[in-house]
Amino acid sequence: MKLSQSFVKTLRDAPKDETAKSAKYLVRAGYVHKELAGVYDFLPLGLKTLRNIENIIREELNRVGCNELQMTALQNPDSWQKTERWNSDRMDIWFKTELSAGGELGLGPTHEEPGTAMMKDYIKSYKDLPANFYQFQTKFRNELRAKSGIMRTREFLMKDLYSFNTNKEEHDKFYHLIEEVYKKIYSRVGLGDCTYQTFASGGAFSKYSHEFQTVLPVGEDTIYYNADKSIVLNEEVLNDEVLADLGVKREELESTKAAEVGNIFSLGYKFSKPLDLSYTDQDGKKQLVYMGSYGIGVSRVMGVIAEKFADDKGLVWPEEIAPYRYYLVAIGENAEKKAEELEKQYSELILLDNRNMRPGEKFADSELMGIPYRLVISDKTLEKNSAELTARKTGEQKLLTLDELVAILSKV
RNA sequence: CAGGGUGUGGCGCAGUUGGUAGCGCGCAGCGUUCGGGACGCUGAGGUCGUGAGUUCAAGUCUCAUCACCCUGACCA
Repeated sequence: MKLSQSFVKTLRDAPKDETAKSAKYLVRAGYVHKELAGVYDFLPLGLKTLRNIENIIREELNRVGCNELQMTALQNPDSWQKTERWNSDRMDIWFKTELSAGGELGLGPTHEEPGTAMMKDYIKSYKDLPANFYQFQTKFRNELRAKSGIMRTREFLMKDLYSFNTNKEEHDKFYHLIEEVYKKIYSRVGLGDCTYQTFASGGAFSKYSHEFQTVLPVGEDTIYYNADKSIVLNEEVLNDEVLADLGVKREELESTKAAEVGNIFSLGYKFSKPLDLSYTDQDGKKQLVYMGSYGIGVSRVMGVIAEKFADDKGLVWPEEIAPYRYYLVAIGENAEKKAEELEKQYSELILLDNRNMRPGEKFADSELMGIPYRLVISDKTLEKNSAELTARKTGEQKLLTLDELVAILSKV
C-alpha cells in the first residue's frame, strides 16, 4: 500500500476529548475517527487491524469446528419478551426504534434470544446435537457512559458464539474446548502473557462464569490472583464462599486492575426454557437444550492491545495484528525506484511512505502508527546493496542485504 | 443517572475592568531545503456550541439548552 493513496492524515496534537492513551494515538495515527461519544469509524488502517484480530479468532474457532454465520442487528421484540429482557428495567442498554408500519424494533445488544429462537427451526432431535454457531456482529448498547476510546463504546464489533448440547456433560466438554481456544487466541493477538482466565459471577443459572482479563492499569475491573496465578478471580466474586470453593485464603491473593477481553458462560436452560428450544431424545421424550455463550469484544481487544503496548512515541502493534508489517521509507531517487518495486510485489506487507515529506516526519509517523518494522532504503544503503531494518518495539537496528530482505518478505 | 469540568478557524490553545477576535500547528502559492516532525515570503479560513435575555455595545454578564470529558453508579 502506498501512503500517497490514503486520504488519512496523522495529527500532531490529540483531540482534547480523548483521554485514554490508546484513543489519542488511534485518532492521531488515523486508525479511527470519532462520530459521537462511544461511536467510532474504523479508517483503513484501523479496519485492517480489526480484521486481523477477527481473522485470528475465526481461524481458531473454525479449527475446532465452529460454524460462522451472520444474524441481524435488528431485533424482533418477541423472543426478548419471552425471556423478559425486552423490558428496559431488566435490560437498560437497549436502543429501541420503531417500524414505519407500526411496531417496535431493537438494535441487538447480544444475540442469545434470536439465536435460541432461530435454532428451534433446526434442532428437533438428539441427532441434531451438538450444534454451535458464531458471528462477528455489530452490537449496540446504550451505555450510560462511554469511555476509554474504543474500549467501551455504544456500537462495537463482537464475536459471539453459542453452543447447544443435549446435557451438561456434553456442554462442559465444549466449554473447556473453548477455554483452550480462547487462550490460543489471546496468545496469538499478543496478549498471552498478561491475560488470565478468571472466575466471575455466573448470574442466576450457574455458580460461576469465566472471564478473560488482561492486566491493564486503566482497566475497569479488579482481579485477585494467588502466587502462581493458578487462581484468578474477579473482585465481584471475592467472598468467603468463593474463597472456600477455590481453597484459597484472602491474604494469599494480590490484586491488580484489568480489562475484560472475553467471557464464557454456561447458560444451561436459561434461554432454551422460556423460548422452548428442545429436542426429542432416544426414548422419544422431549428435553430442553443445554446452552452456552462465549463472547469476545473484537474492537475492545484492539483497544486493549493499543493501550497495553503503546509507548511515548505512539502505537506498537504485535506482528500478527499490525495492519502492515513493514513501513518503508526511501531516501533518494534510486532508493525510491527500488522501494516502489518492493511495494508492488509485497503490497500486503509493506506500507510505502511515498508522500512528499522529509524523512524525519516519515520516521515519526512510522512510530506513531506502530508498524512493527521500519525499512529504510537510501543511496547510502544501496551502495551496500542493502536496507536498514528497525524494530518498532525495541529500536534495534540492522542492515539487511536486499536478497535477505526479499527472502524474509517471501516467507511471511 | 449523581457530582465535577470543558465548548473560540481543521487540530491544540490565548482572549484583561464588556468596546473592531489572536497565536501555534495544519492548509494553499512561490522559493530554498531533504536520514529525525526544516526555513523564508505571501495567502485563505472564525455567525466565539445553540437559544433567549441584560446593555449604546456581549467571546466576556444572566438564564435555559445541547454536546463532549472525568469520577462514581451501571455493565452476560
